[in-house]
Amino acid sequence: MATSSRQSYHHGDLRAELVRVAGEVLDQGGQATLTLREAARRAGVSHSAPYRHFADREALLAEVSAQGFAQLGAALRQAAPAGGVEVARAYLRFALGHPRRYRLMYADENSLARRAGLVDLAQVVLRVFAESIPGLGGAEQARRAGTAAWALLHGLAELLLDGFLGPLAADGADAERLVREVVGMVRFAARPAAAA
Amino acid sequence: MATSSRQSYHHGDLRAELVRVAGEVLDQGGQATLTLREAARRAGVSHSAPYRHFADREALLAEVSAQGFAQLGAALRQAAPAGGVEVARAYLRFALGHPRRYRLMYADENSLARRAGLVDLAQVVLRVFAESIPGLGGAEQARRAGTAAWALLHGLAELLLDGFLGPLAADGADAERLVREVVGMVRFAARPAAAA
DNA sequence: GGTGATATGTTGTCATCAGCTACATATGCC
DNA sequence: GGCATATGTAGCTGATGACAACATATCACC
Repeated sequence: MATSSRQSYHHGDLRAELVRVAGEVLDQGGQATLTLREAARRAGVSHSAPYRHFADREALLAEVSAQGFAQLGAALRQAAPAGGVEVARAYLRFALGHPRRYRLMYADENSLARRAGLVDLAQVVLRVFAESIPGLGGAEQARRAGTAAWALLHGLAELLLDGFLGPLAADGADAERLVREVVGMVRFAARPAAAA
Repeated sequence: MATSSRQSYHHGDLRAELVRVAGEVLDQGGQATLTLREAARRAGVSHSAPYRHFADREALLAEVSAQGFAQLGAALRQAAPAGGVEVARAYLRFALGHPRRYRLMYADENSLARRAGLVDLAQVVLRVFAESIPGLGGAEQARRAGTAAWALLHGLAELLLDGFLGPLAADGADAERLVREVVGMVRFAARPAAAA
């Protein structure tokens, strides 16, 4: 909030401030409302100042995405010691708790340059999942099962956020129950077979 | 192609033509490039003509989404007699074959009005999945397992399209193999338990 | 303490877009 | 033939992304 009471010509740390307010705008209005000019307004600087720190709008979105993946990864790692079920709950808690940020992270508007960093960050997610599924053979099996778990939870999160699983399920206890039921139907088996 | 050689003042079926060219634009350049003006240009009419048929840009996107779900539903129903594995393959073939359209269908920019119709159309997908998983108890179990299958495939499709599962996997035989391996690790069991 | 290079922020500008309003033209019904 | 309605057109407004020229602060160096 030092934004409007800024005394000096220079902001101090405009880059960080832009990322911060970008997160605010995103959470409030969605990706479409996150414009560089709006971020500049909220930061209390001119409409063109953000270009000193971000090449274009995509670059700012990329930074917000990256921070999102970092937060998600941290949340999962924190939940990991408590077991796979807790990791799954932490994943969905993040997705349902920060819906717009979560959508942005997986949005395909990702330019190639933007993706490079994101893919690396996302590997943390995969690794935590792979390590959370016990009783599998080798590392390759674990990686496959981790991928399946990641896909299942990501798909569930998106379907919930889209309202495809019922209007009430997008937030709250309904979602919690639904997720428990659905995830409870799934097993991971090392021996490949013709399941669907 | 009757667009430029149009003789009469009135277009004839501008609405259908707009939806058609919108699909073209979408497949070529992604959702961001799909503007009403661009659709109008391609249809050979003035930039404001589309407003006679669509309230705004969202309405056009909604129509394209709806057609996408209809196509997907039809593809799944066609594959259903061949069993669950074929349904899964058909699902992923659609997603990887029409990536931008697929992303649009699940994009959360969906306004509430837009969603209503989409949710109904998407129920077809869920139903086909639920019916494709044999050996489960009641209808409720089937619905849960169908939801899990839908989420798994949707998540896989998105992760593939995003390039999170490897740069080569987004299209072609690599994806096919990866999907077979990952899906092969998953079982559906009627008795709920602590899986993750 | 002075001086200049560099980073950072500002003002001004342009092209493009969504959406709106007033107007023109075609079509069908009487 | 004449009129009501559906449909297409031209022009406008406000907002945005992106860029260029300019202004100011900060810091290194002497």
